[in-house]
Amino acid sequence: MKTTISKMAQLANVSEATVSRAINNKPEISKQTRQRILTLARQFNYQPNIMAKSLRSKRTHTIGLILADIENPYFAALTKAVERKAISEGYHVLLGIMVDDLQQQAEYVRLFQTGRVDGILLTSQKAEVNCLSQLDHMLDMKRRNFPFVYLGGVEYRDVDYITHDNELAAYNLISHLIDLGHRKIGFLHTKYATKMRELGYRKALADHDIPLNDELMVPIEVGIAQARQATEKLLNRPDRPTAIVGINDFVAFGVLQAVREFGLSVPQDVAVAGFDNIELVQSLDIPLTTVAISVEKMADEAINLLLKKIEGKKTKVPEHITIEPELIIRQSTQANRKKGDVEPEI
Amino acid sequence: MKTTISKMAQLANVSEATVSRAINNKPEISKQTRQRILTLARQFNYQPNIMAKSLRSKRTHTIGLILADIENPYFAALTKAVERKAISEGYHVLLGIMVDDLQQQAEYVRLFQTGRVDGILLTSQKAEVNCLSQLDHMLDMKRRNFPFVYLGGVEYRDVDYITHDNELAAYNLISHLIDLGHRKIGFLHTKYATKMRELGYRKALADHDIPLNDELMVPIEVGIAQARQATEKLLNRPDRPTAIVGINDFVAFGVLQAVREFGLSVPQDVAVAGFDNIELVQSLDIPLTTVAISVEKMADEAINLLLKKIEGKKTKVPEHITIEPELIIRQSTQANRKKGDVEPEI
DNA sequence: TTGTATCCCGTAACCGATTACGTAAACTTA
DNA sequence: TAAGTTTACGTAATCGGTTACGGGATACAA
Repeated sequence: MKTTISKMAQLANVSEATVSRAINNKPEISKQTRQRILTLARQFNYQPNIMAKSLRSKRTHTIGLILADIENPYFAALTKAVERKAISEGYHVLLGIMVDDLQQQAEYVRLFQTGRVDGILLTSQKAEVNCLSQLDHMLDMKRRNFPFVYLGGVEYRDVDYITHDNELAAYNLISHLIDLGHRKIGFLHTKYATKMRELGYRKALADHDIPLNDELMVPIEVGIAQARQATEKLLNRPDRPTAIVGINDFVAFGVLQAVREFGLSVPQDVAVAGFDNIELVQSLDIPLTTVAISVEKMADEAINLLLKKIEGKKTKVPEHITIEPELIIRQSTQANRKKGDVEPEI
Repeated sequence: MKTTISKMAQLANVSEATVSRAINNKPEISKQTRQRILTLARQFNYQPNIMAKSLRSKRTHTIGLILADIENPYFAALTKAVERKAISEGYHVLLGIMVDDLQQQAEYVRLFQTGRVDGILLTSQKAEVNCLSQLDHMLDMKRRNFPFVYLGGVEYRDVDYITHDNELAAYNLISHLIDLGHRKIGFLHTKYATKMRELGYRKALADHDIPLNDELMVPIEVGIAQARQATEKLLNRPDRPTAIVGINDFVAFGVLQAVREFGLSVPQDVAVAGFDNIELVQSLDIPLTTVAISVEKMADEAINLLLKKIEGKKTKVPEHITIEPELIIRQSTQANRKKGDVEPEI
């Protein structure tokens, strides 16, 4: 038989209210009584029933995390960071993983709103394909005043979101390559998402007076195999690029492989870089240059903002927080001079 | 104002009990009344409060998933499979991610048992380092009759678990290599975990009358860099192995890199293989031979068993379910004959 | 001495559902 | 037609907590 508050009350010879006060650190109780009750609680392993607690107090101390794709290491890392931060704030994480489409996202939003969670963290990836539908759920939550924060690459003016400066990230990365002397820079990107990274690419070229060559910007499906294929095509061009950037580290990894299969060396013949700084690319024989965005910072900001909304301190205007990107230069763009590698030709 | 059951009762001009009967498909209600209530429910977007429901019925329809390391792609895939299966059975997944030690696992077990979840799925990895402590939590849950299932590589006789036949997996993989003519097979493994794979390695050699060479079994920390280092040492031996197996695909990936850095080719000079069949290794320029264990099957079996226990149909004796491994032969051990590659010397 | 503020605690309503039990009406059966 | 059964629904208890409210005891000020 589980120890309930009424049994505790009996044991301590006080009312249930007093037990509640002792457990929850309320001030209206004497030191001695609290100590006595806490000791008994430990002794009888009393754990207040969360459901009863939530029912009355209307707080579940749980947040919902809706993910697009947990098998993407970036999201896995984000999930971990979110869970850590949540626990440290006394919250739990209820998981929702979308597999196919946005229909599911709507379903999760509905399921989570039945008193199961205090707020929702929405992560998106494929969503941009059909952003109106996604925006719908969010506006719906906004209408019923349900706390949520969007974590994503696309900025929706009307809702609170945390994002990283994708444009600046790309700008910095491309500028780095230009500084190294590259003029023909391939860019494997996705058609719908990550528009901001594309903007950064364009802006960096423009700022350095390099004419844009549309054919170096190749839209692909995200994937190592697709990246390899696209890279091969790029390398077969007469004006072969001297640098190729993937829209994320996986794509960049595919590029890296393809370049070497082609018989060229990295970074001497072709520099390679990506985005996200997933663990894998640090451990490659040629570590990848990439742009990191701290998932810890994102998780921190996201949960801070969400808790602020949950606790009712919601700002009138949607809050938009941007995490600064961090360019991480590794061997795949800049050969290690100690080993006496050749400087990239200018 | 949210629609509650009492408001619904008012609207439909019936008692709350009748509303409950309509919503939950109970038989003691006439067809017409049910229809009328369901229509109203849709109209007023009535969503029963989960907390109230759980408080009374003592079922949260949530399971807790305690993970060792979500950044490992294998566990990410497992998490996804578990979530999918849970949703399809009408359950949600509450996430717990351990970072450091088993202290946290105990903490999660405690937190989750306060009426938050109906049962727990325990996944483990580093646990084997200190299995007694982990076993402690499990025996504790067993004592208080709390439903849980262990998903892991180590078999604990006393608790229900789902595992894959690690010994057979290794046995099949090593046998495959032996069949290809390999006699000197390196094995990069971890000191504590995956004893079963080590057993499979030994057994396969013994069954083929190949003497065991201790020096080919190298204990390492799991990681790409560590794998590269260990591989280099193996390749520098006078009796260089003709095949090297990593304890998981990440390690195998490190091996693959190191072998090629060393100037040898895969699989002609050195065959390489791993375990887990993570997505990455399928997309390499030289796809890796590996042993897959279906995370979907694991998730299915685990949740089926867990739900059986939750629903009280618990078997007297601990149930042990083993998922069969599947050897996936790819180019890293067997060169594609179409391309006219050389057969490995026998 | 009396009034009042403070401290500590108990009483009971309440959160929103489920469910055991009771019962009137309709329907069977002898 | 009387008695028993079934059907459909209402009443009220209940799950295990939180919290608004009230009141007794003590301390302190007037």
